[in-house]
Amino acid sequence: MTTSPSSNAPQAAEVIQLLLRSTHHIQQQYEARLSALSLPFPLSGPRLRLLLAVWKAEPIRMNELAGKLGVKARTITDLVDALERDGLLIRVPDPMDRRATLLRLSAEAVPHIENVKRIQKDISESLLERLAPEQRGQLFGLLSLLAGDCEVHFVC
Amino acid sequence: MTTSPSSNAPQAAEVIQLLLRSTHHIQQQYEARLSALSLPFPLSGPRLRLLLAVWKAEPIRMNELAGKLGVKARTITDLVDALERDGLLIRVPDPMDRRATLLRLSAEAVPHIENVKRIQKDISESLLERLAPEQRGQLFGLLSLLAGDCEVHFVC
DNA sequence: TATTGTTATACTCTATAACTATA
DNA sequence: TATAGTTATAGAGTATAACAATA
Repeated sequence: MTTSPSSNAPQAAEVIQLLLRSTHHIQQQYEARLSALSLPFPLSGPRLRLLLAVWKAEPIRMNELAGKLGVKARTITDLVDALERDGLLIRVPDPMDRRATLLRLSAEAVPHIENVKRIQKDISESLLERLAPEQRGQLFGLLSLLAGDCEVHFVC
Repeated sequence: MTTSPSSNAPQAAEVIQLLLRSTHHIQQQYEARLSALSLPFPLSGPRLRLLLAVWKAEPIRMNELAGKLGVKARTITDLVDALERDGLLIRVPDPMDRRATLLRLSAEAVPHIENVKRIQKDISESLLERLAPEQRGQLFGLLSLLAGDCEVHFVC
């Protein structure tokens, strides 16, 4: 009496592989649609992730930002260099600690970010079109459970 | 009367962001545990993905492999160069078409792959430990629905 | 002595364009 | 003329190690 893998408990490895595969596809869609926007600057996944993290926590130290994004400080330096060159971020000395540097969004960045947030919403809606509202709630619940308490530390 | 986001329909963007964040975490765990194995060769995500795709479809043309993995042919050349240098893959001329090259796993690769499959299973179990069997089934079902029919074309 | 961010360097993954050999 | 794979080149994202300025 075999049952379909979607209604009965599948192997753990199958679930994880399906999860990785789905996300791979979603990430590709995401990046493709963001690139298609013809913004005045390139907007890759890591660049957007950094911008949104600053947007949510501004002003924020480079060091703290590295922690939130789960990358090394060295990686932040290069990304911020590029984003500052594009006029999206500003480095400000931290008055509390002269070793540290704070990051802020530039004035021009703000409307772009708001635009991107709207587009994120559209993209997300179309990616989820196959799921009914109730199923979206279920998926959200299961993913929250899966992520446990790691979710507080990272941004995406 | 507000309800918790896990029991009621959340915003689409929230669901997608949680999905991307969870997967980011899972990928990091995955790669970290694979690196910790001290195998006689490095085993990054893309390298493993390629090896498993060959393992499932062997012998397979480089061209077709590129399609399955969703990358350009040029990318395959470099990855295969490195894996061949590490003694894991073998290039074989295609008898049907002298332009084409077939890929096979080397004899030494096979036990390593089997080892990796076992480890994948362990990692997956520990990543899913918070979900009951029934919930795993639900998650699998929702992700299948989400992925639609794209899942046939890609490997992970 | 420890920490913040940078310079210097390098590796992996990915891509486009031009080329070779075959079809 | 079109396709399979390679050489040549480039760019993004990541890392380690050594160093400067400051704590």
